[in-house]
Amino acid sequence: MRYWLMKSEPDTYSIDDLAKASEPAMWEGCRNYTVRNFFRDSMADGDLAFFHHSNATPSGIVGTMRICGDAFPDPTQFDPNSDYFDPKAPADGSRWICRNVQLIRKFDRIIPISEMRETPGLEAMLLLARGQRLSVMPVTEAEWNIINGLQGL
DNA sequence: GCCAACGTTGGC
DNA sequence: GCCAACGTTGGC
Repeated sequence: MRYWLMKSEPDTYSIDDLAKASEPAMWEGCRNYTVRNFFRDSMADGDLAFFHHSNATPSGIVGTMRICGDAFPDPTQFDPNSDYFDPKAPADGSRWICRNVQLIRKFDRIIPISEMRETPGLEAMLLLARGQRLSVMPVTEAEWNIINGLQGL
């Protein structure tokens, strides 16, 4: 069992959008090779993930999700009408991968980045590292537990 | 809206 | 396969 953090800009896709979506929902549009490799090689059915709102006021963690099923080719890479269309994507779909997710719950409140920075035990969080831009990244079990604890405060 | 930091692209 | 230029991310 692994833990993850997955970013989305709420103007594009928020946790409320996920709550309204039919499940499982596709986490589509990742166009970064490190994230592709995480999706393909490291994530597993049943892994847990934080939903993080980026480019928000404030930015922070807003809930939890479960990864459902296996990795599969991201269909938006083949859709000329999609923002995520990739004209150079090989037909076998191996270039861009996505995952299905299911909302576990929306937190009662957002956990802002500023609060995570001040929380003992979260000093090494990848999310808080300078220049860190991955939209999907691993979280340790300890970090997972600390943040779930903050949520109830 | 700024801009630092990083990822990607493509010429060579 | 180097690396400069460019594009993007995302906190602030």
